[in-house]
Amino acid sequence: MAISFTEENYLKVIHRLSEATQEDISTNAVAEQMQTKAASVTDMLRKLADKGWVNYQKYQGVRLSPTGEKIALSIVRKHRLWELFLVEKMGFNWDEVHDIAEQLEHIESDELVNKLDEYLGFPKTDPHGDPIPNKDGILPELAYSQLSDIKANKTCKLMGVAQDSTVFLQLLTKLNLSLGAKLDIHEINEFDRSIFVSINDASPIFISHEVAKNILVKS
Amino acid sequence: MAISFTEENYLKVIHRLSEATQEDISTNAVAEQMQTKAASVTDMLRKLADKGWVNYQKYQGVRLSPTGEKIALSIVRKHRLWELFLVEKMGFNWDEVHDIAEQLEHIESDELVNKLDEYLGFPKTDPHGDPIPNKDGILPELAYSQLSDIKANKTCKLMGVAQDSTVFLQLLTKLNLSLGAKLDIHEINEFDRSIFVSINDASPIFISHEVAKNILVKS
DNA sequence: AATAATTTTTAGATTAACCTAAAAATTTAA
DNA sequence: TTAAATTTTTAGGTTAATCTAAAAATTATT
Repeated sequence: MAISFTEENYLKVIHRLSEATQEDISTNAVAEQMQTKAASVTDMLRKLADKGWVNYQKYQGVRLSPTGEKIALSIVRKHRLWELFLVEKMGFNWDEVHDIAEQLEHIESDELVNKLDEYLGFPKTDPHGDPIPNKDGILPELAYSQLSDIKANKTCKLMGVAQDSTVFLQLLTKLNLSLGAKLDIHEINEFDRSIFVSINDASPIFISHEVAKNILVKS
Repeated sequence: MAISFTEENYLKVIHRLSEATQEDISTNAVAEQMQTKAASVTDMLRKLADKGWVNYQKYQGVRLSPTGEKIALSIVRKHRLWELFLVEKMGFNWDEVHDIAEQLEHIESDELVNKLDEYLGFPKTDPHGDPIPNKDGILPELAYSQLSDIKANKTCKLMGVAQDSTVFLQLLTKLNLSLGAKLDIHEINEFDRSIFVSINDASPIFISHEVAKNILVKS
């Protein structure tokens, strides 16, 4: 069945929100992510349900159906492969590729996606450390922790980010934080949960809880 | 000013039609290329004229304005660079890339286009021998002839095609005709203007005038 | 448990891109 | 140079995706 860019974006957003919770996703949550109004979301959810891509009962929130999940994963796969292409082959920085990949993820050609995958050497993760679903939509398990969950006096390594917005990535770049960086946690402040941490053995600095939540690390 | 995919496609089609003639382009000609109805074209031409991208007076046909020409050339540039990328880097055949490039040509990022250009080594022509406009929208002059204009007993080399539809390119492939092929013209039949020609010194075969018109050669 | 606050849906419009059918303009031909 | 044929435009509708404002349902609070 034919799918529009807009429908693809809705499925992608519902997928993203579903990763963070087992609960049904609320109309308002989708509206916020889609930067649109709740009324518009209601219309679209009914349409997506008609097409069999989501399970939706009014006032009860929404979940992806198995078909919807498959579509969402194929978009995520394309997004992440293109991001890696842009960084590895085109020479972009990791904080410059999100918007371009948002466009490229809608290009429709299974053959192209698979050739791109091969060209990049069947990578497991994108430039932000996020796992790339394979041809069959299976996500490699990476199982990283959030920096905000690590205890004081531990050492860990930056493996990815939970968010790839330009502002966030540029902040990390300013802090000299990139994939693979070594992090020594000196102290966690009870007051605001900020973390006093040294990056690659430099003199320690403060990182807010907000930022730490979006940094994925391996112990 | 923001531009939609549809508007881009109209400008591209008007550009293509304008290459073949000095005359203004008729509503019907645009409709045929866009696979739509004349009434829809009239609506769109008025809109494009409002935006300053075409010069259009009703019943008088349409021409691109300088701004419209610039936009059209940037789309052509993207289309041809992506086609070359698909063939050179992704391993597609020249008859498989048109539809994917039709999608990729709408990706909006000057930086990406210029990096792609560089990655491909600032190529002058795409996989069909068509010239690629440079960053400033200037088309390298190639000045090839149509095979249908070559006289009998001459030898020439296939430098490009005037059309990149899948059916046409697959026909050429069947005839063992690809970029660089050597063509010896034995005879031109007065009756149907078909050409008796040998390809890369193989035994000569017949090529219709229709096909010969779409083959570009250098003497 | 009743009321208040919030969330979600419905109702009714809007815009872009298209359509069909009919009218108007232009071109061709008698 | 009129009439016929063709092309183009106008008029009025449709669909997808959005909006605002108001109604309905759900959730939270006293």
